[in-house]
Amino acid sequence: MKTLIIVESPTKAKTIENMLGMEYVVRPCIGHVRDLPKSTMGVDIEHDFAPHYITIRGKGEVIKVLKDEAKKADQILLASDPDREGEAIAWHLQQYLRMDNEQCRIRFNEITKAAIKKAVENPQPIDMHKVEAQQARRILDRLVGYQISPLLWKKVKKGLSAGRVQSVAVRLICDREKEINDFDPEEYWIVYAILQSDKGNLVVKLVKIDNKKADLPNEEAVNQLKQRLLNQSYQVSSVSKKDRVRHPLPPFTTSVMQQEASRRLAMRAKKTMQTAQQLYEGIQVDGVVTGLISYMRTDSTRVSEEAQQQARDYVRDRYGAMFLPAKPRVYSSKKGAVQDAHEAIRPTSVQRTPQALKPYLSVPQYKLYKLIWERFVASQMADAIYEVTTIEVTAGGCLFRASGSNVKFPGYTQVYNDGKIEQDQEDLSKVVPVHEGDILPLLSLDDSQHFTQPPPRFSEASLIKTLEELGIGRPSTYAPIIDTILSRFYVVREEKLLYPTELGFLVVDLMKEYFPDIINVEFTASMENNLDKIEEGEADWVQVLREFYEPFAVTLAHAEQEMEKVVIEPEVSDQVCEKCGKPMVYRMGRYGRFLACSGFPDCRNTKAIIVPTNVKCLACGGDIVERKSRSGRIFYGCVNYPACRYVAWDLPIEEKCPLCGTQLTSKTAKNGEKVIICPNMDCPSRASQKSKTKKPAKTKNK
DNA sequence: CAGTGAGCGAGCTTCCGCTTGACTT
Repeated sequence: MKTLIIVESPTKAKTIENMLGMEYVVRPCIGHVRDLPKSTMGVDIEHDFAPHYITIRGKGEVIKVLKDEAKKADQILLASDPDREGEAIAWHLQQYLRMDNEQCRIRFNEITKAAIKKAVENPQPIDMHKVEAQQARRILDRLVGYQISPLLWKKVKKGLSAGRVQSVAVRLICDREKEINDFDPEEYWIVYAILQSDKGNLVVKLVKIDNKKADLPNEEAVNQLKQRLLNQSYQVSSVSKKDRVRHPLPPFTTSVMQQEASRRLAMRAKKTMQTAQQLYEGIQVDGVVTGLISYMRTDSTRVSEEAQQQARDYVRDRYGAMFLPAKPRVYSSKKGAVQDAHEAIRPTSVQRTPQALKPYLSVPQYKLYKLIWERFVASQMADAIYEVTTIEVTAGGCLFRASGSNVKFPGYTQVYNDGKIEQDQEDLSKVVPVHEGDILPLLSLDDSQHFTQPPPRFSEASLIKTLEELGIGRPSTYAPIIDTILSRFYVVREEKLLYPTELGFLVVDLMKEYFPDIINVEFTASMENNLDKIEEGEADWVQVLREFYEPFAVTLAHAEQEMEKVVIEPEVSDQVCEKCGKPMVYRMGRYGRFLACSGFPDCRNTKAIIVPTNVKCLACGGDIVERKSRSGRIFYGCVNYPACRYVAWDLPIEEKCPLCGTQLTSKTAKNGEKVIICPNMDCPSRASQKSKTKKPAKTKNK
């Protein structure tokens, strides 16, 4: 008797195969195996939205393996993830492999021997309601994306796209930009009183004037107030101490991991996911490949009891019982959108400390692993307790206040510092020991002018956070969404922030006018509502699609009719075509902006955009210019290329390397310091750098 | 991971979500 079990991920397949006996073969399907075709709509709208599925191009080898193993097996069990997409994957496999066993579906939420054995012994039928919900979602996205996009090609510009998720993402960025532009900064002033005490100066902030919230809109108001406050007596009206408890944060979901990796490690979402994938697939540790973290695409903070116990044991052994809460912490997911197929992101063994693994990991792997490990261990630790001291001082009908907190018990912060600790310590220094009733001499009144700030622009991380809160997108798509809106040039990234382009504004405005429902942030939530009903068997998937599509078809026809063709006038550059003398204009190509002759198609002259730098090439005296490599990375070269072949990754400075004579470059290190580097890879200064950083890491390996 | 670098481009595009490699675009 031989049983074939199909799971989604190859890593998972290996793990499970090792847990089961010889009579089981476990193979991966690597995600979906069938989908709507790429080149056509693939939905028969006239006939109840019947989908036309084909096997996904490029999946041939995977599918062949599954087919062969299926032939050899006496029983096939489908163990794709226990969520909506997973159910659909199971159904497609069942269809494709022409399986005849009704009870073919097994589900488990954690990869432990017990959970898998139990599931294997209890196969169930495929949940067709779930499959239908997925199908409705898939078809809706196809109808929207594949009908609005071509409209944009016709009316605006070829190659554009629109969709339920990406269009809302761009909208958020455009709306925020508008908010920033329309923002009216309001002036306000802050007043501090510096008081003398025998234990040092006490700085208190003005909070109330005549029992009302202090509101000082201009300098005049401040000066008036200062007149009133100068010759008053400053009396400490209260000193209170209160304990404040801070709970640890739950272990990582995908989106929170991306946010934290961005904030603390300056890692982009894509890089974070690549690195997490490496940790998940496994690293060679003493000749054995070991998966170091649980699955990295999850929306759940759930943790298996086994892992929870491990963490508790570790905390007790390593930090003592004081640091262990009486009961294990359970993190429940409040939001309805959570599909909970996977656990939270956590180390596969807390015994593998970041320090112990350091010799086996690359720098980003180590940093990310450390973040995941610490977040998880801390999530099972005791609360931190702070003592908050608040001092209130009254003078001339005004109330001043200073407060600071002191760590009484570090609890989980011993392991995971959530970034608020330093702030607390700083605040504490302001609080000097004084007593209620003390009258303190006034040293000075300080004031400072401030303006209210507009909301910040979105970063990758904050956009992902917002999308997740709105229930838009899934763990597997957060990072790719950013790529999509960047590659359409709807937005650009500068430093860490996302700025809308004119094209982004244009498309969002058109969408708002002609497809207000689709580009509404609530659209996905209402769709999810309907999908839930389909899953519960309370709604029919065809009916749900019909109710969506009938009005949508009208909207679409109206847009086809009414939308004006947008003529995008290309931006004229200050350069002149050397072939025909006409001005050059900026155009957008497959790989970004470039300069083209405005005489196109009569003159087909094009050239790359060259950004000047103000630095001279020391080899030939030409200007150093900024260019982009094929992969999009910025580098610096001499304008006289190819005659002069000087190139560097970092901005050159006008100084030569004392060792090899190559023009040096300057780079800002992570700590903000400027570092001078010789771009010549063969320069001895490079070799000494390498031996300093590389070799010790390797010798640690023994 | 570490090495990586100057084209092309202006007609056949596009959705979302599941999963890894491929070096095709």
